[in-house]
Amino acid sequence: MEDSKSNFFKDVHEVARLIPAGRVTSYGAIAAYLGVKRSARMVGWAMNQAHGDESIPAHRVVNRIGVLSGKHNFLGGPEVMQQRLEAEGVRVQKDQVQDFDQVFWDPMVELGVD
DNA sequence: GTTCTGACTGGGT
DNA sequence: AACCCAGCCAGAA
Repeated sequence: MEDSKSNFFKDVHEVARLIPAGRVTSYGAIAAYLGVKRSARMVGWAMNQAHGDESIPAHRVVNRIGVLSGKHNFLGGPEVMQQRLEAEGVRVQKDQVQDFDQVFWDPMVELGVD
């Protein structure tokens, strides 16, 4: 009755932290897991609020085609996102995650759809 | 207060 | 295959 909205952002941050190193997920996947599949944009906005919080691996969140859509939003520069991904073993080329299907981490599956 | 944009996505043209 | 449009919601001008 009060923080139903803030709860959404909090859930996004929580799921983001659950992303294992060397894996990536999409905004839509997180949104769908939270039951707000249409609000994928809000997931991105939630990450924007997460700026400065190193507990939230925002660099592991990309769009549905594996493109580092939010790299420009990172502190320090857009290359930081790719650098971090490569440091975890994720191959990135031209702002796109290589073998996206392999490194894709779906909360619906990994955490359980139930 | 209205309008536009945006770290998205799916569907239509 | 490329481009356009509608839906979602929050913040900035």
